[in-house]
Amino acid sequence: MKNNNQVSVPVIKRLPRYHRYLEELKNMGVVRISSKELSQRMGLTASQIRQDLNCFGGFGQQGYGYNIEQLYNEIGLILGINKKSKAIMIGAGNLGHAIATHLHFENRGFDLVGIFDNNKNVVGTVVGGRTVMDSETLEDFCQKEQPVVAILCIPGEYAAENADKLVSLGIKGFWNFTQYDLMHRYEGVAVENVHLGDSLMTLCYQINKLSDSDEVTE
Amino acid sequence: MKNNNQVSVPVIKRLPRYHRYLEELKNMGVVRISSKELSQRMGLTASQIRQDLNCFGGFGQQGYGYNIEQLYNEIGLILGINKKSKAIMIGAGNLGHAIATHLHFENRGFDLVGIFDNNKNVVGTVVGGRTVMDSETLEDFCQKEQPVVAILCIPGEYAAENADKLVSLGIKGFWNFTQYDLMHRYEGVAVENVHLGDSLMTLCYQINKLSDSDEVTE
DNA sequence: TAGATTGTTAATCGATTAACAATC
DNA sequence: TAGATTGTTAATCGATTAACAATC
Repeated sequence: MKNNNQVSVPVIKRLPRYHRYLEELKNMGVVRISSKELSQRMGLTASQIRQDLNCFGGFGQQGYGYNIEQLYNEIGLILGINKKSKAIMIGAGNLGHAIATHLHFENRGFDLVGIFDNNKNVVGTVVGGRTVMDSETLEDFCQKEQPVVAILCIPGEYAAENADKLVSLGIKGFWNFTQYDLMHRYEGVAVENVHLGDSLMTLCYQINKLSDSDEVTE
Repeated sequence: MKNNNQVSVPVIKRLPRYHRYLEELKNMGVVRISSKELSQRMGLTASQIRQDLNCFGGFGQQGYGYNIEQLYNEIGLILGINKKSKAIMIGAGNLGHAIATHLHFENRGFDLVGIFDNNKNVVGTVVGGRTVMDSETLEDFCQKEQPVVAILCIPGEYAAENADKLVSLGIKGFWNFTQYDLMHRYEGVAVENVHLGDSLMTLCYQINKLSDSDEVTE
């Protein structure tokens, strides 16, 4: 790897998508691909793909293109999905339940080692093969297991207090499903927000813009 | 509204966030705010806020700032959340279940009018107050109800065929939770992807970058 | 070797930030 | 009126695209 020092956010956000496309191609048995062909499949420019990849190193070969399996593995290494950081989930409601059962954490660099809830009716139930623990045991658990990431699936109004506590317990990153914004709150703590409500409103805008332009053209 | 003709995507993506912050301020009873103060709360520049808002009109007043309730309502209008487009959900598994019960569609411009699944064990069960219908009845339902948006909560391998069918039934937008990319597939169809796997991998990268830089500084 | 395609530098495009006159 | 803050134009910054020499 050349230099992952200051790679821009747009580049990083495209890496998982490259990874997905390469996995599909790999599974189809395709061995090599040029930046041009990949760009056509993905709806990007070939130039952008080459620029992106060359932030990390020269993985291609002139006249040949890229070896799919090699590039797939390299991007996995760049993302660090082989490391398996320990993650805990806070909140085992509908959303937490879905995420715990639906996502393949182990393919994406994480190991979900604990699920916590403060609702005594939920504590003890099994979610995605893991028994939900009482939030009161969180501190002891963190001291023992040292999880790195917390997945917040709690109502927005409890996000800040929970996050503060988790940072004090050593958490270095949040996958934040609450509508509360956590970024800019801590130094040296990674925050990945999933604001589903924002996403839905963006779709709302797009839909209404579509029907507006219909009216104009009709 | 001045001109929503060609507002850039980054601006649109920030609108729901403005809306959230303004809602919070409104609920706190704050009446007015300057772009400077809002920028500090949100971690943006005042300049950006004024630029963003002036894509749609001059909602502020020199020397005073912005009236919070008015601006909140204006942004709601720009997003079109008062329109209540009909939405259907395809797939009532864990994720669909969580989204149907967890999200306030009615506050975000949508009315979830039907949930469909092809698993006979799920059909007939009640999810978020709505009875899950058999996918076989989807076509009749669409002809009668004319939903505009489909929420895809199905495995990625069925995304393309389902989406094609839904477009033929009049669907004009997708909220796509599958890992399959739907953009660039149709003309005049809005697609909002929620790639949770990509998001998790991005977090993975950030976490590993943090620990890398620890090693360097230590 | 000839053709293909990369890696990389240069040019362009677009988004963000800064500055300031207008004005409440 | 004086102070504050907008709306808007200009300057800067960063990301994307284009071009092409290097080379497999």
